[in-house]
Amino acid sequence: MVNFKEDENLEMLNHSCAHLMAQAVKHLFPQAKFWVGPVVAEGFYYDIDLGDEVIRDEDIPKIEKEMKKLAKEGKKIYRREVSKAEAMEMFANDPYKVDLIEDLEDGHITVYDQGDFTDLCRGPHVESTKLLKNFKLVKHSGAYWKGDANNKVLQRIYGVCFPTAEELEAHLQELEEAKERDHRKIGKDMQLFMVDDLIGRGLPMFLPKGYVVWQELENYIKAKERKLGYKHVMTPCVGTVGLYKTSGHWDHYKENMFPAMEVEGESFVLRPMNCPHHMMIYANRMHSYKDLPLRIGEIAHDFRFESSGTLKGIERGRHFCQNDAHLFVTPEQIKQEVSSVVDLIFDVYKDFNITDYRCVLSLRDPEDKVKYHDDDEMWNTAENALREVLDSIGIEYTEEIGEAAFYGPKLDVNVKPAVGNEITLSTCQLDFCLPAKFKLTYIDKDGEKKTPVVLHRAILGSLDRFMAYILEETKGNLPLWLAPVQVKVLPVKNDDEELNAYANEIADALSDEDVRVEVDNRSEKLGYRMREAQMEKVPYLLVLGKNEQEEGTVTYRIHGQRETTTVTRAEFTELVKRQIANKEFVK
RNA sequence: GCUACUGUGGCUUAGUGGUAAAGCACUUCAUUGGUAAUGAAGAGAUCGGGGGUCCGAUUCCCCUCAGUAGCUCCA
Repeated sequence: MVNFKEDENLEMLNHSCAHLMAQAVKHLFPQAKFWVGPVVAEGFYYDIDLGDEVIRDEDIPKIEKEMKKLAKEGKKIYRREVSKAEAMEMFANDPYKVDLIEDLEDGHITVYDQGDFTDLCRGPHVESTKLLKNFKLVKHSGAYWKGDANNKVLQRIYGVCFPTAEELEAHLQELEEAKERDHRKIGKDMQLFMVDDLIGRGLPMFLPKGYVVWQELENYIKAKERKLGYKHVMTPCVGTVGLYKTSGHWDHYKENMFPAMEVEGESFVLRPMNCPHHMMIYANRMHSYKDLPLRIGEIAHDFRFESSGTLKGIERGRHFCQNDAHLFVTPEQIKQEVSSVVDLIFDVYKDFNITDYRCVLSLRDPEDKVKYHDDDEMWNTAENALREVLDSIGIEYTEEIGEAAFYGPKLDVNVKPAVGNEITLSTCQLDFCLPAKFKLTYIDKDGEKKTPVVLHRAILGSLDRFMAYILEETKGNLPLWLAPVQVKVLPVKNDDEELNAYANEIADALSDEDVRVEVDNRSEKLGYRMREAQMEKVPYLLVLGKNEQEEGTVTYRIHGQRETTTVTRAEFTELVKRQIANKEFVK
């Protein structure tokens, strides 16, 4: 997928196209006032105040038409430098531009003219609107001014622009294909999960085939963790409000929690995170420095009250299962343990062939006293410690302010799903805060009580979200070890008793080796059953007829391929077992 | 939550101011087929829910629920 911000020419073209769109909108809606029109990774947008009017679907073609007309006229685009005072005068009756100009430095202000339209802009732009022919307005929506829900909703229109019609066409094609890769569509088609109004929004349910994938992920990551010395626990997904008051969630995270329930005079909440439970497990007994690091892991059910507008299949639900763990460490062990977590993340990504990700060091916003635990010294210590470790391991990352957890900074590994915004897959958080709140201690070598440091980490993030991502990356063609049905056996004829017996024998033998196998001997033609198996994305299709039965062989066909291969039963079993064990993508 | 759009049998969709159409799936019968759809018959929806306008609404209006896209990548 093209990133419009990574190509200078494309960026200039799209930025210019944003102006062209603004000009067209101004012609059709003379009352329009403009906020900002930047180039973003997916193209460009412009935020516009239309007073009481809103952009409707049917307005989009009209705006496009006006843009086409303007582009055809081919007005030259001129750059002008103006003083701050001049700029203020020019845009005096445009409060949005005034808001922008106020923050600009005198002597560095430029405006661009094209025909009857002038906009405040740093540029650069293409020399003429004539070059802006191959564009498309792709979507529109409301967007709060400055992203604050208390502000007015502006009308945002998104578009893309390319040098040639062919490139535009190819891009639009790609957008269409991305919709086909959407895990919600794949999940429905493959019968992996479902949602139902009566169950509740944001509460997906895994169907038998989807749960197979889910369980494989669970077994996979638990095995990895066991090897690294993690101990797994099981804790309830409800806790008292008092627990969350102690942890600070009640003060800093209440907005994202389901409201409390009163039972016999006590208040309980569905838990949004598992840290408090794991803290209490640590506090269950005295610890020596010799116990550390102590790694407590859990595939834990959590509930978060996500805004209805942000729900998205199994990628973001109100219930999900975190691949969570809390590592209780001494300060000296921080580096070693963070490094080990980072290694695990990339080890796992290698198994799933995940290569397109971005690391972010998420820091607090020191101005935001509501969202974050208020202790400057603690934050400085934690942020510097995490930054130092990341630098010493040598991973590349960008820093983002205001993205930290309320209790500490974190390393997030983000990926881009088929549709929509970047999501966080893995996370490793450094916490000096909660251990103190829970008064956790260990006895150090010198006999003194000390407070451990906690690393919160999730490798697969939530199993649900991870599954969503893998489905989109593979378009539902899961690697053999994850496929809900790994082998489908198709006897050529279904009323031949001997042949059926042979098919069942082979299926049973594979099943004994823990291969997930199904026999399809319905009274349908082979072509029909073959087609269905292909659409189900079953990796191996075994066709058995007289020839195979007499020779004790099987003929297989790999999903999505035409050619067939005949091998002995033993050879096939070995092949499948090897590919499952090695987590191979069948090709 | 906010803005816009959408909501028709299990799924994908057509359609209309006079109570609804098709394909797939499902059931039954026939067909026993060598690698992406065998044929026929049958059953299945009060058109998301509630209210209103109208002689009459799935179709128009209002409310509500749900789904989809987007909601700080500064001129």
